[in-house]
Amino acid sequence: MSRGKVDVRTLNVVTAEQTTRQERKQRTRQALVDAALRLLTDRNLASLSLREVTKEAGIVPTAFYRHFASMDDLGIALVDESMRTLRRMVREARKNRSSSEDVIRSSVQTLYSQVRTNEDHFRFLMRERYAGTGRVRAAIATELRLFASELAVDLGRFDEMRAWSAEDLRMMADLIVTAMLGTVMELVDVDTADREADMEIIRQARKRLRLIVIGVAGWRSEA
Amino acid sequence: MSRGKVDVRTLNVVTAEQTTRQERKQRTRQALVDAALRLLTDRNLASLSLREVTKEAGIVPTAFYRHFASMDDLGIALVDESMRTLRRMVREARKNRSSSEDVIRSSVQTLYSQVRTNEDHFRFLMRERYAGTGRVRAAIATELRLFASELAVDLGRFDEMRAWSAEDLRMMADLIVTAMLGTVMELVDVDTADREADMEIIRQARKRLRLIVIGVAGWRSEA
DNA sequence: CTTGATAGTGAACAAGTGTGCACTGATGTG
DNA sequence: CACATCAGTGCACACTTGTTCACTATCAAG
Repeated sequence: MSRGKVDVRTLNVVTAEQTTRQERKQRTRQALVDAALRLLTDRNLASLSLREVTKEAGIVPTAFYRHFASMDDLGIALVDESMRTLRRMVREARKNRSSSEDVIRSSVQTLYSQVRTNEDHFRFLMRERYAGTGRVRAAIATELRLFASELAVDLGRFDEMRAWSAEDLRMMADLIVTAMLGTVMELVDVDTADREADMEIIRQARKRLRLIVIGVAGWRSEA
Repeated sequence: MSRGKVDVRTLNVVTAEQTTRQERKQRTRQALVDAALRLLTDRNLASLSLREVTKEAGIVPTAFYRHFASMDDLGIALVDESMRTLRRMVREARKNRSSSEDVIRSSVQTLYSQVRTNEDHFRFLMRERYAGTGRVRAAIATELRLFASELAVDLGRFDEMRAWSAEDLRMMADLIVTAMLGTVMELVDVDTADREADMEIIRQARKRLRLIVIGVAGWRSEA
């Protein structure tokens, strides 16, 4: 699960054979990202110091600047990486959906397993979405908006919603994203070992989604 | 609007006549709280230093300990104060509701005006709800859970929902709280001067609430 | 009027911070 | 093979941080 601190220096020495310079640079860059993510488990990006990150990654503080201009830049990189796993999750959900007829059930299931295997990424996004400063917060906001747009397009492909207006699709997408992010936060908050609590959260998540579907349908037939 | 830095020392000297010792202690304690809130406009509690707060409040760093044992304690105090204005808002909403028949419209309106007049408190709650560390985060979570319970009781008093189960009421309350907090975050994010954007957010908030009402009603008639 | 309590002061401390600079040694290139 | 590139080093600097301690000046109570 890639937990645990691994010094890049030793790592780069051991696997030194047949690795280009670019590859190794990329590797320690990744080591910085991973180190940060590890330290951010129960802290804030703002309260994370450059020196801590480099120490955890196993390089000297000044070497940080070979990869990022500032901690803010590291933050942006973290947003990128985290959003990538979010997108991977959606692809996964699309795949699983086709093999099941209960879209809600299968989607929540993929959400659950993806969150549990990439807790760091999801936790980071949720935390910094509101707590983040300046560029990081802005980046997350932009990405999530984009993400909701994509979901809206996805929704429009369902037979039941083919005739919906763009605005209605968008509202539904926003509601779903918000609801899902809420679920993510609950999952990330809870102790990983407690399967019982997990199942309750999943149950609630399904309920919320069904409620949104019913609500939007009713809303439209009303108008 | 109580913006702006006011040195407590000068304040206490000027109004020194006829003030008990306790009163003055309370006053500088409040000065610390206010100073923190001011500094937290675009930052994190975790990234806020004791020295900054005392400087902004106009006292010497070590005097901080006469009022709080740690920055964490200050955080708890901030949660208390912020939750108090949240509750004040609900009372206000209850009052306005009785004079209007459109509950949703009047509630959103009170939410809006309360958020705009107490931005600091709401912003703090939203930020630290997820970003907060340890006790502060826990305190907010507890308070919000309690808050949702109260709302559930409130909802049960409506004629249409008198027969609902506690669980259904609770789910609806949770949904409303989540939706409202989302709206709060959007309001706090946006530039205060932009009335146009404000109105759009309010419109969306009403829409979301109506959708929840429709959804829950449909959900229940389905079961 | 005296005296004990205490809110606020100011100097000091060790520890941690971001960043500048000259360096080294392996790597890719002409 | 010689040489330039550059990821990573190590020392240095000036600052900021939380907390200690002995202190002062004022208020409340005897």
